[in-house]
Amino acid sequence: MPSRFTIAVPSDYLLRRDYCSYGYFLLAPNHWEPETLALTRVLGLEGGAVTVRVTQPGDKAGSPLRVEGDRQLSAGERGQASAHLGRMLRLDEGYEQIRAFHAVDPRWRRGRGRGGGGATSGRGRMMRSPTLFEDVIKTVTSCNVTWPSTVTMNRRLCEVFGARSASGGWAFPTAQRLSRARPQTLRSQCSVGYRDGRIVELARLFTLAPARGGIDEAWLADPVTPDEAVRESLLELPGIGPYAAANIMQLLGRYSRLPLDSESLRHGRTVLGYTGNERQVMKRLHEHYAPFGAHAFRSYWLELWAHYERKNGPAWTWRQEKTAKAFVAALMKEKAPGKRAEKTAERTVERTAEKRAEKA
DNA sequence: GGTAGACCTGGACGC
DNA sequence: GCGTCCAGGTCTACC
Repeated sequence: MPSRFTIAVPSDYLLRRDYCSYGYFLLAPNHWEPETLALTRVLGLEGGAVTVRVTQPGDKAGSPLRVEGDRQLSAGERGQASAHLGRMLRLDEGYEQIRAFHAVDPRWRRGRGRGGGGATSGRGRMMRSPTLFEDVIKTVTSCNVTWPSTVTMNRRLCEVFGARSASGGWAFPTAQRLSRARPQTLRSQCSVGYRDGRIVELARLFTLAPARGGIDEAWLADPVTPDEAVRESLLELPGIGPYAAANIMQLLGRYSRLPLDSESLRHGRTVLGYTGNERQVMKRLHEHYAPFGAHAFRSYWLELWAHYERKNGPAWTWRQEKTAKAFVAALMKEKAPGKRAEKTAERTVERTAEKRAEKA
C-alpha cells in the first residue's frame, strides 16, 4: 500500500527553482518531470528501497512538500525519508541564512518569497544528494570527463549496484555495496574507466569507523570544524584533488571555496570578458568572487546557472533525456555550432543510447 | 614547488 | 563507417 506524508519547508522555498539548481538534479537516480513539477527518485531506507514522488501543491513558495511513496513506510522510515529529502533540498538552510547571503550579494534578492519582514526571493539553496557518499561519488564521476559520460556513469552505477524499488526504479548504490564491488566490474559495466579502484576505495573509507581510518562525516559537517581542515582532509582521499575538494565543500554547506574548472574559465572569458592565459583568468575569477567571502560559491554558481538558463530556458523546464545533448561541449560554446557539428552530436548521443540499450 | 605526461571515455570531425 | 584527435581533473614521476 502506498504511503503519503508532508514536509514543512522554509517560507521562501520553491521546489521547482531550488531543486533544479545544480547539475546533479539531472543525474540518476534523480528524475524531474517538467510537466508535473515533480521530483521522483528511489531512496534507500532501512526497510528497503522506495520510490518517492515529491511535489509542492500550488507551486507556491513556502507550501509544504507532498511526498508519496510506492509502498507502505513505517514511522521510522518516514523520518528517514524526510531526513534524506531535507538534506537533498537543503531545507536546513533557513530564511535567515539566505538573507545573510543576499546581504553580501544583493543581485539574487529580487523576487518575493513568503518570508517575513523584508522578504527575499529565497535564491541560494543548491540541491545536493541525500547522502555525502552519493555527493562524493557524483563529484568523482564528474571529473576529467564530459557531461554525457557523467550521466552514463551514474545511471549504470544505479542499474548495476543499486537496490530496486517496488515500482522498478534503482537506488544509488550504498557504500557497503560499492566497497565489495570488483573494480573490473565497475569499469566494464559502468564505464567509470580509471576511476574504478578509487571509487571502491572511497566506498571502503565510508564504511569504516573514523577511529579505524574511515571518513568522519559528523566532523566534516560540523560548523565548528575549520574550512581549511576539511579541505586538507578531503584532499587526502583517493580521486579528490583541488576542484573535487572545493565542490564537496559546497555540498557540505561550506561556500567559501571555489571549485574552478574548465567551465569556470569559459565563464570568465566569455561572460565576464577576462583575457589572458589560464592562470591569469583563474586569478581574476578568485578576485571577482572574493568580496562574497563565506558565500563565494553561491555567487559564482548562481552567475553560472543564470548563464545556462539564459541559453536553455529555466532549469525546471529542462528534459533529462535531452540534457546530455544540450550539454555536449560544442553546443554550449558561445559561437553556435555548424549544422554538421550539431547533427554529429545528435547522432553520437543516439548511437551511444542504442549501444547502452543493447548492452542492458 | 612546478611541470609533463598518463589515465579513460566518448564527442568532434575529416575522409 | 572508420580512424584520429581532443577535452576533462587527478596522480605520479621527475626536475
